[in-house]
Amino acid sequence: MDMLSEKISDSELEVMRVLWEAGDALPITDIRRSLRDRRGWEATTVKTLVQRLVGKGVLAQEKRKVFYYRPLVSEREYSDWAVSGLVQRLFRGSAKALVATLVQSDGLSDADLEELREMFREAET
Amino acid sequence: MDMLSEKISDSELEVMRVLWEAGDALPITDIRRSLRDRRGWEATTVKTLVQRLVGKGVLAQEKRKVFYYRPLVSEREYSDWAVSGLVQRLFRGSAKALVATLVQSDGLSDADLEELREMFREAET
DNA sequence: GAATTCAGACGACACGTGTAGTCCTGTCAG
DNA sequence: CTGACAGGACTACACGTGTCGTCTGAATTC
Repeated sequence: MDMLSEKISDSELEVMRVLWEAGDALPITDIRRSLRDRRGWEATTVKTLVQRLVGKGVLAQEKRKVFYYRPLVSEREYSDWAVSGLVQRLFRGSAKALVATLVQSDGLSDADLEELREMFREAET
Repeated sequence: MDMLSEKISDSELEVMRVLWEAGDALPITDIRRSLRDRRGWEATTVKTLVQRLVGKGVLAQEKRKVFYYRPLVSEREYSDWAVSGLVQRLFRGSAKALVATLVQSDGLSDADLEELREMFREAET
């Protein structure tokens, strides 16, 4: 299920986010409206991004009266992929090193730390 | 200390890595040798990357007989910056969500989990 | 039925990135 | 001293990305 041979760029990611949040296929109009509001993008800009995503195989185009677009990659799949890429590039494959960085660079609140401890306890198989 | 307004690209990162590992300023020859071995890059390719890094302000050029190059950004600073960027883009600012992803997507071995638990205990202020 | 609007196709253009070549010049080996 | 080799400056070029425009035809509005 690695439809992720091709990267999703930052702007393209915004488009995906709209679709992921919607949780359902959307016509271009809806995507445009969202992104006009959020980012001030022109209609054609959005269309281009959508096209590129279709080209990359991460969006499906469904033909109805107008095209509807549906993500072929879930946010979860994408995050996993992106994180593991980062781990490879920056931490030589050590996910542990990544977490260590986070813990030490106080990107985490005390509340976060507590919840994470909880999480680890549960992950205890 | 955010000299990181400009991104470091993947290839450029390889150059930084060489310098970071060396722990000291290096002449171009040494950087070239490393990267020829590791990546098979031509001398000019390496020079271009180094130039771009100097342009981005993350490498300093020190004039001796030949130029020596020294990182102006530590690996640590860069990792922190990159991780927090990822957290923003993919996890809406929640570092916790990132860790959760890692834990749940078994990118972590049991040994890793154990060490992380340890780490959290220590981080308990 | 004419005018407005919007989807869809296609094109555009500047900037970043990956990767490398050429040319000049100084230095080191004979 | 002369030739080889390496450093440094400049150039190149294709591809990805961010952003948008035009044109055409269908649909919707009056």
